[in-house]
Amino acid sequence: MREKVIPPNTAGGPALRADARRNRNQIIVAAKSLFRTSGLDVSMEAIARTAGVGVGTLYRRFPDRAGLVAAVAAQSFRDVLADVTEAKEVEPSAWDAFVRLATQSENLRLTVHLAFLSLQSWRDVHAAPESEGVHREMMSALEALVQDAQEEGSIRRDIGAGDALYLISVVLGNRSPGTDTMRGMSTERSLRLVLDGLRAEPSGALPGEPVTVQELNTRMKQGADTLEG
Amino acid sequence: MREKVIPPNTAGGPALRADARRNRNQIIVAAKSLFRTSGLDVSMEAIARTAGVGVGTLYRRFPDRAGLVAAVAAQSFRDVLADVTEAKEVEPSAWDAFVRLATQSENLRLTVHLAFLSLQSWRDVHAAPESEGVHREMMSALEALVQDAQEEGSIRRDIGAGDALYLISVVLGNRSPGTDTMRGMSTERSLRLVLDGLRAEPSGALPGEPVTVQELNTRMKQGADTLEG
Amino acid sequence: MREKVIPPNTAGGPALRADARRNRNQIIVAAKSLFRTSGLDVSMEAIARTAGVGVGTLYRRFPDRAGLVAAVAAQSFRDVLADVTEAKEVEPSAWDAFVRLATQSENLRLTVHLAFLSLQSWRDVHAAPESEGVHREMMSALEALVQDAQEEGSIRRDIGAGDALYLISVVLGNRSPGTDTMRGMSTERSLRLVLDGLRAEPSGALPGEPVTVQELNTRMKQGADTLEG
Amino acid sequence: MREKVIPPNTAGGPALRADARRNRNQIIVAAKSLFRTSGLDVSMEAIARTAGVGVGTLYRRFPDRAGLVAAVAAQSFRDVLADVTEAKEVEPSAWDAFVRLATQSENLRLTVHLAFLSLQSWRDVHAAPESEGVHREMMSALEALVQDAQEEGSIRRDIGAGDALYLISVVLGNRSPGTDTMRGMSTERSLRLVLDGLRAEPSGALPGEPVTVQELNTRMKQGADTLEG
DNA sequence: GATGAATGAGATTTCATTCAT
DNA sequence: TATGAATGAAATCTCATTCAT
Repeated sequence: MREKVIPPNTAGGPALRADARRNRNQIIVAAKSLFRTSGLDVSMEAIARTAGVGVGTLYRRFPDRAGLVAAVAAQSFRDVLADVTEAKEVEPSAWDAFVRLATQSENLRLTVHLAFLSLQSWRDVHAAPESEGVHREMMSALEALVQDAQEEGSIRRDIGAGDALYLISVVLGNRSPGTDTMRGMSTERSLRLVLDGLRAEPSGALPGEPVTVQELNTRMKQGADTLEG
Repeated sequence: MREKVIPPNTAGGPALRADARRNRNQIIVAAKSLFRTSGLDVSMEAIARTAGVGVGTLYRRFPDRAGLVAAVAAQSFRDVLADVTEAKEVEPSAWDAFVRLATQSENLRLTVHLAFLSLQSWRDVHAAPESEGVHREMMSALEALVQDAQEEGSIRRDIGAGDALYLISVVLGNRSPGTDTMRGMSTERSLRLVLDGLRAEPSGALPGEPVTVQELNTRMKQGADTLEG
Repeated sequence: MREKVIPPNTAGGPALRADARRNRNQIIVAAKSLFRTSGLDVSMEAIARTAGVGVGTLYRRFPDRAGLVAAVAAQSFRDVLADVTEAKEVEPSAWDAFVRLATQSENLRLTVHLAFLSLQSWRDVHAAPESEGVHREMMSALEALVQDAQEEGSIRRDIGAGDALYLISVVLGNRSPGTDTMRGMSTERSLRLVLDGLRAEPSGALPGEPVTVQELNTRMKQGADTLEG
Repeated sequence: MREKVIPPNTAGGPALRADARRNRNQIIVAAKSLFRTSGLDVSMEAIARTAGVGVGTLYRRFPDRAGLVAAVAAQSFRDVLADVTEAKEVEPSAWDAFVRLATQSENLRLTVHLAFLSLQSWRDVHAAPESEGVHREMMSALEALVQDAQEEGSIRRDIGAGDALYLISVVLGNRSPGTDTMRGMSTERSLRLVLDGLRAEPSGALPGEPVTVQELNTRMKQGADTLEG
């Protein structure tokens, strides 16, 4: 799915010089990448290093950590918005679009962390007007998508969009030990189970094999072994 | 459900003096409480302060942070085991016992963090023989419960206990902003939806009212406001 | 050589109860042993544990760490005094007695640390009247021994007892990496070389084989490997 | 003798900025100075304070205490190497060069601590490639010097360079109470005695006056008084 | 404007010493 | 009296943020 970084000149400051804009984008890309792979608590140094700039530059572009998080979030929300649009264009039904989004949008995975799963980042997002606005937009789009699916009869009517999004979030957002290993397995299976729970009519077979507790433990161990030695 | 701290004389060291045991318990209780409310990365100072002891005391009782986490986990696992037993005694079917456990065991909420949702704590748990053992016991009991439910025909047969536990875990384990506020609402509704997804036969009505996105936001805000100021 | 712990009732306090005296002695023995094997900075806990008593008991017997060090030193000085007496009785000349003392008195090895090689312990010794006195005694005995050797013509006359003792001390006191391994080798060879330097007439052959730099490094490594891992 | 801090660009990292290099040097100088006066276990805080920087700066320049020790050691070894070279240039014989080194190189005094008299620092030195290399170089140079002296007939042939260096080390390395005060006296006299012991042919008169035990005590007291108050 | 050096508060852990049982 | 539990200051190290080059 798309991963463009759009110049955020909505905020109205003076246009950035070309190199400054390039740096800004590199930082956001680096932060997104690290947030995804290592969680939200990577150090500012690490982000700057990954972006190929100095910390000073990072702080020149973003007032503080909260500001950076907000900017990354705003970007992430925009990406999700684009993914929603794309999904609706590409898929035949609202349900299919919803499923596509839930199962295939990497952007959504990061977004749920930034918007739902961390108190700190939620605060950061809502302290910055820029991310606040696009957050609202994204939520509306998601809500509309759910409601469309309800109207076409594919999502049960006794739930709200909030229920659906919340549920999808916690499943997507989980970064438990072994998540990386499990991605193609447990998370996908879980998602399917959850989507089944959301459906008006139960679906058919699940992907993959049943996961035993033994299996679960093995994956944990693998995850933990990659922690640092 | 039960929340006793049992004198841990299983380990075989000499019996602790009365005051020491009291402190040890206070520390575990404090740690459990802070782990629940603020996550696993509260400072040792904060735990000691909450327990009403000095850091030195904390370190006398537990060799290091890992040791404390392991001890809290062992306790937590024992509590879950007790809850499983109780649920099986009290409820008429394995399914009902499973539901009771998932929806009403506060112990299970903390446990999933310690056993599933943090690489670090998973390591800590498995580095300490005491917690390792009880972890295995607990997992077996949970697996048996799921399998019983499958045999009585209430949980779909195409999933493993690992799938079920994983899914319950991520829903329970979620500590998103406002989780505390939402406890009686979103999490419970989500759990119901998830349980529905696990069922062989879809159940009936959900508890509570549909949750809108608007509602979700409001709750987030409330949650964030309790963060620290 | 002798290693008795004599009841120190010279200080004049009320006689200790039998068990108290036993404890006191055990503590001193334990401290001496640990000081020898692990250096002067072992923890009070470790000393108490080795002595088989609680820290409380240790502090009841000795006002603080300085007090303990002073007591151990006093004991150690007394032991050296006894060794001097014995050496003079047993050996045919003052020189032989001096050599015997330097090469065979374990007590002297510890003593030089307490009396010469640690600022802190020197202070501790001289802050306590008890150890001060016996320190003076010991020094006199050593000085007399050196002077006797000078008078019998075996130690050069252009040095003072201070020179001789100082030199022996630094060689004996050295606890460099690999010292334990080297004890029978380097330290003994060094002592012989030093004794040669002190003699009026050079002596004959050295014990052992010449030590190369390569050899030195190997021993260091062995020493370091026993440090903790 | 020389005491320059050479820009360590041998390691190959990007050249440090002027201020950073200045700070790096100040830190090394401060550490050397404190190591000399207070031993190897001064706190990082104290070193930073003495260098006039914050702890953070110290840790930015050196990964940890071991890294700092290794860097100081490398510097110290280089200084000794320079002193060896200088001594060989200036003095007419290998023996004279050896004596000059032993008696006049302040660098050698610190070096023996770092290379011989502390297990911990020995480890630190050998864990860092930079210090490891120069350590080897220095040892070779010292060994060669001793062997040259043996070949010219001034050092007895029944000892190895290891014996000679070890012996010199313990005498030089001694930081007993009053060492600073005694420098020009006891240590120098001791060194002469030791050097005499190493010689093929005994030398003539010793410098200074014989040191009595009384004198020794006085100096100890002076040393201890400078400990901290 | 970009860089990365410097800062210092805070986290974990140890240990001499005091105090309750 | 003996015990060992409790204390808290100090040491090492990390990281968000500021500032000199």
